Amino acid sequence: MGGRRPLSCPRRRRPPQVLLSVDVPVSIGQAAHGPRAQLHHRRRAGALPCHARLQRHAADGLGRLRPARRERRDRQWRAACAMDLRNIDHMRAQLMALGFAIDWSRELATCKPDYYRWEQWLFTRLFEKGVIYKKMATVNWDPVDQTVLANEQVIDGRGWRSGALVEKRDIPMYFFRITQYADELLNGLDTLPGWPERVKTMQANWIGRSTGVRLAFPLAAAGEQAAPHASGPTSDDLLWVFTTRADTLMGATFVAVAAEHPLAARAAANNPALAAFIDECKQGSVAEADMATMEKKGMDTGLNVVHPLTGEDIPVWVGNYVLMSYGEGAVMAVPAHDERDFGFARQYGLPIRQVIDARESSRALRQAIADTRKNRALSAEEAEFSESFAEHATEFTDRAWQDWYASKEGVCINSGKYDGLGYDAAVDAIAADLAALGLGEKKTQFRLRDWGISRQRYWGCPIPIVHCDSCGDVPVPAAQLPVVLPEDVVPDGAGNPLNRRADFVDCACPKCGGAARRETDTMDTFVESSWYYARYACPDLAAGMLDTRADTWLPVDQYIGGIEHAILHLLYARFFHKLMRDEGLLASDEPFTRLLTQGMVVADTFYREDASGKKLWINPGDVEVKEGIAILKADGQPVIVGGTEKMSKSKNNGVDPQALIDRYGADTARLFTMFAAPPEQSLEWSDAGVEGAQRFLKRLWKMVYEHVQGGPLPPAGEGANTRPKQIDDLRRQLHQTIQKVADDIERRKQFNTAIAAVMELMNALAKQDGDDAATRAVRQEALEAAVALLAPIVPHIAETLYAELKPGATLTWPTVDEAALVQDEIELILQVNGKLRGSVRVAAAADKAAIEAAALASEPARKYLEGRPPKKIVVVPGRLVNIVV
RNA sequence: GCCCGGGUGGCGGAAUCGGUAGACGCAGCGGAUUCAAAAUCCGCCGCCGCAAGGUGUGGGGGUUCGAGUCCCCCCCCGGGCACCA
Repeated sequence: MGGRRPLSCPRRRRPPQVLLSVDVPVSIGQAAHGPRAQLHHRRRAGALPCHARLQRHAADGLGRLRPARRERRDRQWRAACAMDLRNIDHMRAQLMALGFAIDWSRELATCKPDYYRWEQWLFTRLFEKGVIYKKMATVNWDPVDQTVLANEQVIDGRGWRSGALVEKRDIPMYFFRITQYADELLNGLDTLPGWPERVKTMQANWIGRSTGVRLAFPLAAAGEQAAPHASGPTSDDLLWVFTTRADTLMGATFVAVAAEHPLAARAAANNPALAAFIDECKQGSVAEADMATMEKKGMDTGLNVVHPLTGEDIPVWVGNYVLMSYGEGAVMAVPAHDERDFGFARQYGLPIRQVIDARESSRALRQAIADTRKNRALSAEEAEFSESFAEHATEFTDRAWQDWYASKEGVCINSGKYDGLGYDAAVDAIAADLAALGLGEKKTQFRLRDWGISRQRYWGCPIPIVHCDSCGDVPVPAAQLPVVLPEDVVPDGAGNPLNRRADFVDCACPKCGGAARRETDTMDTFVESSWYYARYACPDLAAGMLDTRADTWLPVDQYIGGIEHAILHLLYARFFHKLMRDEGLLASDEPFTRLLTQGMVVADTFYREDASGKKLWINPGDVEVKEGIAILKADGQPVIVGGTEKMSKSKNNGVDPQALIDRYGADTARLFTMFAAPPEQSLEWSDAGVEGAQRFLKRLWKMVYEHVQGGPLPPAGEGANTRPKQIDDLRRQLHQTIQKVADDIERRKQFNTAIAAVMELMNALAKQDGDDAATRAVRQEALEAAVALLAPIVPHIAETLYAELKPGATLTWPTVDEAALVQDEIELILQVNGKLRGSVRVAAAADKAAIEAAALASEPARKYLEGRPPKKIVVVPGRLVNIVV
């Protein structure tokens, strides 16, 4: 777009760049309205030009535009990519109108084969290296529609369209071995000071590194178990668990396994009731949130295992709260010291054995108990539980117990030879004893699981694998890439339509040349968005994924994206960066040096109900609200007001900034959105206030023109010695403003306060109406600075006004004049007993004694002290003085 | 359920390191200008109170000379929870 000059250009090997994660919004199903940009994208974009000379534009076609949701039965998938590209066109036009300095030559669309072929190429390399592998994984299966459902499509355990009870089903899928990079992904967070703490915390918790003990419970020989393994003890006769609390092993009173655990299946073979229970557990969604909130249920398998240290028989239960995908799919249950185990044991009457003495535990625990007691009565369960351990004279509460559990304090009791040992000593001793028996070892465990990328819903990058009966799974050779996704597919709502495309499926095996079948699963669209930032370095490269330009540009200085991506997208992008590094494609370790996570934009929702009670969502742009009643502009009839929600196409509450731009211009629209709220917060969208932004720009415009009309300025420096005090005050405020705006924008990335500071400066300037030489000189200085400070936010108007103020000059960022900041007298707040009672003026250089004297002598102090002697005087330099009596 | 945020006037928000709560803007009220309106300009504007003053940052407790900010308990809202992306 050109025309904009850099504000400043520090010498660097390359200009800093900002990468804006622009999701092209979906307009499918909104044909009547045309494509509608979602406002938060523009808001995100608005934060950019202050840092950026070059911006890159992402058009993530496969990501946002997968028409797999509610619209799919109404629309053909034909030309889906063409539609993506139309949406991208609309978005591009809008971003251009807003005046961002975006380098459009780098634009790319991830739905195009020339992009995704390199993703396929990398896939084949990683597959050969073993970084990608195939295994069975559990998905949501809709038995009526015969299709895999996304978690989002499972509502209360039923398929969203068919209403059928969803089943868990195991299918083969391809996985990225992200767990191999778990340590590096975790440790790498410490090398990212430019990332928000909360995002790093979330990622660290997600990766969830924990050290503990992996140990085995041998199956008990007795009982009615089928014992199909007649050939003596094998690994099948050991039940492995992982625990971070091996010190509580002596308190394990049962073991719980997941419904999918092989042992559960073995026990169910001749136990119909158990088989039925396992079937029940296999119903419902695979989502962790559902697993964690459902009612805890279990059933005794009838099998026993032997406690590895005591030799005691303990029962094995199937628990619906045990996750097959985490750890060993089995847990040792220590009800005395684990909340879930405790609840489970109480429900089924299983024994509870305390093995940690809380009397020896921390003061924090005692404090927690006391605090709980003080603030609320103990629940019946808590009270009962604490009584059941009365013999140890210790009160337990859910909370106290949880704190203590996590803090790993206290010593072992009722644990034989381990009695009296603290956490570390007990774990060491128990791990050593288990190791001697060959039944356990210390182990580091991650919560992070490998990344399954197979999808069965057609719209995505094809997985470049050919299945051959004689050669197995064969990666497609580089020369045969890309495997192009057919776009003329008509869906019928059941399964993956690619399966029925002979022209796609049938192919020759790249190895033996025999007849083979192409993989019809496509990749998770997160894959596309995991490396697009790198492709911007060389979007035109036809001969490879990346070339040496990648290291010229990467890592990205500043990445901007929504907070909803804090974990998955950002973790996958970091992972992909390391994969590309290890392929020799680039040299850096991390993709994004600084990260700004945007809050979301929310807006009001409106709807009407049709005869069948179905809600028809109406766009806020078509609704007028008068005196609390919302009416549809088209027919003047009322509509129902829904809640305020995240902008989404399903609720049709996306706000198109185009109307705002058309009416007020791009500068006003930008100023308004930047002023509304800091970027990290979510923003409730409302047009109210946009006139204020325009009013301010008009004032600025008028002030500049009135000043310029006053004719040329007197020579610089004239009147400098005779400046009245208020002119000095104005200059001080001016330079304080320059300082603040720079800090707000560069360090705090907070634009609303930067704008407010310039507004304050303009308010002060407007009050200074003299036209003497000194006043005019300061006015010139202040207007120049104000215009330059606003240039990142309102580039068009700033450019014009600067040309008026300084014809022919290049807009330059103002510098702070330290001398102007100096004050000889300052005002301190005066408090008496911590309450505001007035203020006192002292010399800026005054020492503590002088300040105390001035404070005591002041009128308000005398009034409030009433002759009482001060007990203490607190002086905070430059701030306040507090007299305590 | 678990992890991460958040809760401040009628509204959006400010208060950056524990130091004047409510900057800046919107809305509202009063005034100037105008034949009138719009626009513009000036002033007022948390709540209670005539005032002095009191009170106030989701609720309760605590630490401190001083708490929106730190600690404990509770409530509510949002994001994420691996197939929405």
